[in-house]
Amino acid sequence: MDFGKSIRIKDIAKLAGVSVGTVDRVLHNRGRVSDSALQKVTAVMNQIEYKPNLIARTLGSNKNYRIAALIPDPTLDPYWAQTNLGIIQAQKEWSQYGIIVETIPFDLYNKESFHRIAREVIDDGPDAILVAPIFYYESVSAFELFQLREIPYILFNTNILEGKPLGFIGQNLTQSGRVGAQLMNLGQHEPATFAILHIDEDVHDSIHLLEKEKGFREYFKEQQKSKFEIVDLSLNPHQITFDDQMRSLLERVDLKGIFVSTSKGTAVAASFVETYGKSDIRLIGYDILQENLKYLKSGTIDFLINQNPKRQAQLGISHLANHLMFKRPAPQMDLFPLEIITQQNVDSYLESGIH
Amino acid sequence: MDFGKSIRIKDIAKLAGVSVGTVDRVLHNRGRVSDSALQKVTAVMNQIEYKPNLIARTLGSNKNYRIAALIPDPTLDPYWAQTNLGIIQAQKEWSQYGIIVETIPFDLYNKESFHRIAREVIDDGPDAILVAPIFYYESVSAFELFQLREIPYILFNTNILEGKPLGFIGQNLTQSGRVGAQLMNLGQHEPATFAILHIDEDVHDSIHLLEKEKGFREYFKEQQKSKFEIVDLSLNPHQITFDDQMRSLLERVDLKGIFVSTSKGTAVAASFVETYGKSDIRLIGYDILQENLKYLKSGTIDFLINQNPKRQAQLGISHLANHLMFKRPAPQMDLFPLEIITQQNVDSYLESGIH
DNA sequence: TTGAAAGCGCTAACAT
DNA sequence: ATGTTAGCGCTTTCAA
Repeated sequence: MDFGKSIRIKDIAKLAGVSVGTVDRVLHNRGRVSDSALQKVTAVMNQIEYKPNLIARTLGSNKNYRIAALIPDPTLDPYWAQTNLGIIQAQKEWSQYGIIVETIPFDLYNKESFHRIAREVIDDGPDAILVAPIFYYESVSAFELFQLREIPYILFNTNILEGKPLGFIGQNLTQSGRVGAQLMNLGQHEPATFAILHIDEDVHDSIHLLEKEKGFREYFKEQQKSKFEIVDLSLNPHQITFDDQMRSLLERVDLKGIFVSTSKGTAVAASFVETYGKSDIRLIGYDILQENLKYLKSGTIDFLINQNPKRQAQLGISHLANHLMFKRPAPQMDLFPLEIITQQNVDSYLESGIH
Repeated sequence: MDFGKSIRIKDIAKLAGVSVGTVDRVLHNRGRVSDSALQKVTAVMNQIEYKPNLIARTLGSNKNYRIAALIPDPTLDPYWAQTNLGIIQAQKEWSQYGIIVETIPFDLYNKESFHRIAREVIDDGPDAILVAPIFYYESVSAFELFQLREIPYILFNTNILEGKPLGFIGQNLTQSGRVGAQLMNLGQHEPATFAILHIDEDVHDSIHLLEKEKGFREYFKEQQKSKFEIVDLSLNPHQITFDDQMRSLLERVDLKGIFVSTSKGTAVAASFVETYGKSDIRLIGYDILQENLKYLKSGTIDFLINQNPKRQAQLGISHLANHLMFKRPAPQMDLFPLEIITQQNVDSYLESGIH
């Protein structure tokens, strides 16, 4: 490649016949530059390939940025606890660059709480916001405020098309459902019934769940195996009838598999499958939570699709930090791989440090 | 956390009643410090928690490091081509920090070439080395030279316990075989025969292959399903009999699955399976190579286990760069997750930018 | 053995 | 509108 020392602002200044101050001004278009000066500098810039020394930039502009992370209370939910781990990790990673990350928890089951907390965050005036927009309407109205205050923000976990975030981090949920379906279908040669279970303690997630279901159905439709039947049970574990429904479902002799669309629901379903001793039923669910891990290791859960909440959060902070410090554009859409977790590869994930 | 500006060398100097130069000398024990000065500084150091500003350190010392990457010629093999992509990416990533990365290719099929190239690298005197130690004895002797010259090095892809590298990056191969076995076993209820295929055009890889095989066998042994039989065929595609052997293998009616231990072999096996129209045989292999991708999408290949050569290399450079610039210790063992790739999730991997 | 001071490349305040 | 200059925190050279 190109050896020889890399180009500095000073070099550009010399080549363009102006001062470093001027070059700096055009580089960051801070205005106050004459047309002629601008011409000269841009001319040089087009000739050469200038890559700013980010180390020097960081040191020189001795700034401190604050990033707020708006997420459901991590102490009340294992999924969001993982998310928070990612934020803490990012916090450590970026602290040496003078970036302070603060988690602002809201109540997962309470829209009002989100509304209130969002306003508090804005009043606190962070330099950027990472937000899990669980509640649709409340989120949209929060976005408006962010934009009014010109606070850049990134969405993760749930995508909402309203508003102008820097980007979104998450997964393709329809495709996620298709992955579930493929894993379900594998090696199933006899006529069979599969159940889709939305055990949505997390009411808010309904859009999520439906997209996964859509992908799941799509896949089977494409397979054109008419002998397959899908049973769709939307269950709420708080209903009195929940146990009965599960029992009658599990008693069906043709039931060959269950696809659960939520991470917490996965463990719930697994406990029923174990209780009724139907360990030959293929069970597919979401995420490497402590509870699920147990059933995965015992063989009750066959596959988990990993949504990687920890890294989603970590990357969200990372994108914002890069945006603030280095003016690097965040990717508009950062879709995570749909990781397939099994009894045999789960440890390799847990140990790999990516988690 | 701790707000309030962090402590600088200047602060320590003031507290200890010495100059920054002296503090710097004790910090890096460069000698030339009187006992009394040393006492004073260490006293202060024990009181406070000093965390050096790495950004400033990097800028101040203004060093340029060179890292050499010793890998098989990427133009001759798609797997190593991926590796090289990772090196190129790392190269870009770190060039702005004054780190120069250079790929030094050797001949994958020629031990002498490795021996020769390794010596050339040493004479060139890089500041650190990333090496894929394909050939056992040649590697061990190269390690000795690295250590003699005190050049830090990191191993990847293949682990060799001799020598004192900063660390190793790769996968748990036995476990990898177990993952293959589990995927093979899934939903196989009837008596069945599975074949393990070592299509080892890459002769050197034999230890690799055997470890994978070991894991694969282990898993089935644990399942205690006596009705399963494993056929182990070590095939060499250059033998005249290769076609015949494949044909007779594929003609077995009880053959339900093939596990291929190499990435290139995977595509070879897939082409045979397609040719003989045995698409109901479960085929499991390695890596998202262009060739394999085709068969994965068409459904001939059911699963790929991803060794992630690109990221292995990228991370290797990254660890070395961190070691050189920031004195950050590289992890002694960085085992990658055993990623399971299917027709339905492969795009999510390809698009995710991790690749 | 020490301290002072000149960088590293960039930013930003301050004169012109 | 432009150039000059003083930092940012640390390293490293050079006198003393």
